[in-house]
Amino acid sequence: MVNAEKPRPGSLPPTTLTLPDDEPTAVALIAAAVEVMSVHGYHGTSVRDIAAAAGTSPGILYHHFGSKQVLLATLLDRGLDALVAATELALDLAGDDPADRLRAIVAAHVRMHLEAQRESLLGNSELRALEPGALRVVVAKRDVQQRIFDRVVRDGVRRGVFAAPHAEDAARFVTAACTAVAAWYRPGGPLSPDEIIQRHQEISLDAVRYHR
Amino acid sequence: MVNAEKPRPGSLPPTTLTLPDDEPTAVALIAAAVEVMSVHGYHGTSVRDIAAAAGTSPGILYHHFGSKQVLLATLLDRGLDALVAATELALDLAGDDPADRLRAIVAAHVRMHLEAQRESLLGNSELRALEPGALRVVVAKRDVQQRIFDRVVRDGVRRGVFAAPHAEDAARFVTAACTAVAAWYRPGGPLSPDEIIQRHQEISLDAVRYHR
DNA sequence: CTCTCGTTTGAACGATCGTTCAGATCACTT
DNA sequence: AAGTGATCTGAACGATCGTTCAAACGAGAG
Repeated sequence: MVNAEKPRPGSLPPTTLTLPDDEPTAVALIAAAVEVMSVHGYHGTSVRDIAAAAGTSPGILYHHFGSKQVLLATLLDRGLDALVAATELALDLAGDDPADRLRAIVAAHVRMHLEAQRESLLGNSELRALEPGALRVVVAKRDVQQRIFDRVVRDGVRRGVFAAPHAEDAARFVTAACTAVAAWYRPGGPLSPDEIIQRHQEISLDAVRYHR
Repeated sequence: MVNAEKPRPGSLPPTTLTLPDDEPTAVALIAAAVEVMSVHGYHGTSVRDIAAAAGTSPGILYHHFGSKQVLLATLLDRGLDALVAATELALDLAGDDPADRLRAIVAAHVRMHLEAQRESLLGNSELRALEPGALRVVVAKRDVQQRIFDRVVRDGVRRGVFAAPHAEDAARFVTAACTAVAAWYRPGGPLSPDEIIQRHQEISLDAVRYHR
């Protein structure tokens, strides 16, 4: 059973929905939920659909998660954790050059949206199905991701490497376009994931007025 | 009652779902459906919710439309017709200069997504709720809109005004970012619609490497 | 083997879903 | 006034929804 409220020292608000990896059925349920919910949406997918896709019975969902709602919240929360972690790791590995730093986070962001395409689609269309408490947590993490882009673009502008007159707007423009790859990418299309990443890096640098 | 299949001379496939404007109840149902479906999604909204928001009874939906499904299809189809029409009109009014032409279609696209925000959100998240036939029609019209952007960017590149190395990718990058305004815009925010449009015009020109 | 406890099943519950339809109501012609 | 066809209502239908729960299962401890 997943902790909806992870106990923490002090009185900090909950920041994650934990899920031990040694619960194979819970993992299978999450994978199945991603599969079917990304096609039909949260309300368009029944608990029986999820259980059938996972090869189990409907009732078991209420043993591992408290409800269908908590399953969705857990799913989205973990997905955003992974996205933010990958982006921060890419930033750590990048050097000082603002162009390299923007290339790094664009690559991480786009790659995640290509590799976890269904999860990304869910995250972009089913936030509205979250109850207020879970929504707050997920939106806060999405804002963290947006602020990473804001900071990288603003730093580049401050150091005179980017010439975008409105750093925040350019950053949002870029993240929106990079997020959208999850909506149009089809495996087997004319561009490989690496080519898609490379082109998004170039266009993103153009969007912030990088002088090469 | 809306024609799901509009009869046409010859054997052309249906291209629109007609709706006479002198049916106030049908119009009210569509407006109500946009209102509630954009918040809770297609499957998260019941026919009773729509009827209540329109101030009528549930059964009347089946008199004006054949089903909840046809109501959604009509709604999305008309919305995309309006988007494409506005974009083509803007292009007709623009002059020859590729930069002016890109500014024109960006303005039309962004303005529509700001003014018809809820309709746009529905169109971007509930295509999956459409049955195959209606989906084909709507996706075809969305492709028309995308091709307008492709053509304007490619023309600019061909005439040496834009220097984007990959016109199609830049065009998709731009449309994705401009479509996303419907997802983050909040009336009363720091930027007015006109300011948002202006900044998207500038960043879009940067993204296609316009040399000013 | 027996006991235990976490895991899993599938039937069952009340609520709500999309849809239907017989009848009421309305605007307008004859 | 009487009739007519379009519009509208609200109860009702069977299906399916999220959720619960008693019972069965399975692996490890004594």
